[in-house]
Amino acid sequence: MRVHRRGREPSNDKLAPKAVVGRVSLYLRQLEVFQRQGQATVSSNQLGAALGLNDAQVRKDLAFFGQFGCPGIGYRIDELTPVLRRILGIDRTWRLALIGLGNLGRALLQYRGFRDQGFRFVALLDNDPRKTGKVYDGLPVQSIDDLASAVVTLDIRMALISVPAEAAQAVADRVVACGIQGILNFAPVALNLPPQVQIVDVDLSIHLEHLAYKVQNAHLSGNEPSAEVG
Amino acid sequence: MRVHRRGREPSNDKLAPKAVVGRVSLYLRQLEVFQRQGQATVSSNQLGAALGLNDAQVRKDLAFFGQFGCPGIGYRIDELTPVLRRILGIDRTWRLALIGLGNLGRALLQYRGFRDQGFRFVALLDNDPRKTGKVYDGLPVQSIDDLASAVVTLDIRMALISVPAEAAQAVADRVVACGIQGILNFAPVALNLPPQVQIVDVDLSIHLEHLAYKVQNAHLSGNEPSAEVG
DNA sequence: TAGATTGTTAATCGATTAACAATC
DNA sequence: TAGATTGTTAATCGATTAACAATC
Repeated sequence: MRVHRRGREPSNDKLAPKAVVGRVSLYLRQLEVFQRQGQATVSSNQLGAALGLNDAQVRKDLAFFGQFGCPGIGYRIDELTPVLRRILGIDRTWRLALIGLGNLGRALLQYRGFRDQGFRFVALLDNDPRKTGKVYDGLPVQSIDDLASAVVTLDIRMALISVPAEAAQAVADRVVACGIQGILNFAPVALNLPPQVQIVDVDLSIHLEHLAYKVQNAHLSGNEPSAEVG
Repeated sequence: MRVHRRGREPSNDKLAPKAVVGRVSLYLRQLEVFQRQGQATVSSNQLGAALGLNDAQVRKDLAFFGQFGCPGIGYRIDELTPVLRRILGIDRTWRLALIGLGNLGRALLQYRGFRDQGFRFVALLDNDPRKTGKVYDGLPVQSIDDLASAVVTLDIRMALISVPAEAAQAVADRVVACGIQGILNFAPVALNLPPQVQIVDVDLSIHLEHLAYKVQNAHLSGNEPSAEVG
């Protein structure tokens, strides 16, 4: 008599909070760890413990997107994994442009974590004439002037920007003009973009500065550094 | 009659929230932009606008650490800049170990943003025998077995970990055993550490996944992608 | 002085956690 | 059935924003 209930999506009418989406990525990764260990199901308590999170938070995060668990059992890993991939939008291949082939850019090009999640770089762009024409990972570096045609030809929807801070806004303007929908920005500058273009900033210095802050103030965190080391 | 008041530090008895510390880094960076433009003072409104933040939030963040502004005037840039640097703990040089010299590790070694903020790599470590002995940026790559002595000799307090996920926990254990106080972790895995060791995780895949989520769900964000492009 | 802007309190908003009936 | 664990409501906690007296 009961209608098939699992997988209902109660809340697909609003964007999940940033924090929730970040944790969904963590859940997905941890789920794969449990799966490799041969587990078939996982409880919110177990998943949370592995990531240092509260069990209620795990359930609430997942409940934002639908009902995926079984009371008394937990979550079936082989069911939940593809659901989370679909939620994040990584149940398919994303074709990316990489703009800026300095040290960081080339490292991003090779970064295994991107490839494993279905992200593919299909165009490399750099305005330094010493770089254009070079081939990295089988792809030629093109001038940024070629961006517009690459976007159309190669069906590119997102771009990674790893150019110096001074160049980033100008590059972003061109990216926007090409109709690219999302930017992952590694330049340490606040980019000005129209609201329809999505942006995520990754600022490496901020993270290291935060670490310096925490180390310097470790005595305030209730975690006394051991008085005697060694 | 009034006691010198500016620079009082009302709240140096608890750790600032993560979000506040992150914004302090942004303020510092933006302050330097304004300074280069020749400005002497900046208001919370101006600073916030440049970063997409509310003016009250700017004032409240700064007030967490003390009273640094002048009513009617704003904040004097040349006074506030060193204060923020001291708050973040970057008013001095930090000596770092870099563990893992793959593509990402080598990019981090060269990353200008770290150098500019007074971070210095003084030891490079990698367990791949094809890498040990090589010299990057004037520093020889050593075996991880040499970590303990390097930490003591070179006065290293923080380490960047850019090794594959599978190796990260073992590396972290050795780092902890050496008495290092903080870890910037680029491996996509939740590390298990004693509470006195500070950690900041940087997970590049999570950021790109978040961007994919936002692009896929742009229609929910109230920022309709333009119906017609071109 | 009048205008601008701070620091801070109170109000609002959002996120996390606790608790528990429903249910496998 | 008894035990485990979900989804969800209510309670708590924390962060953001509004408002304004103090003051440069």
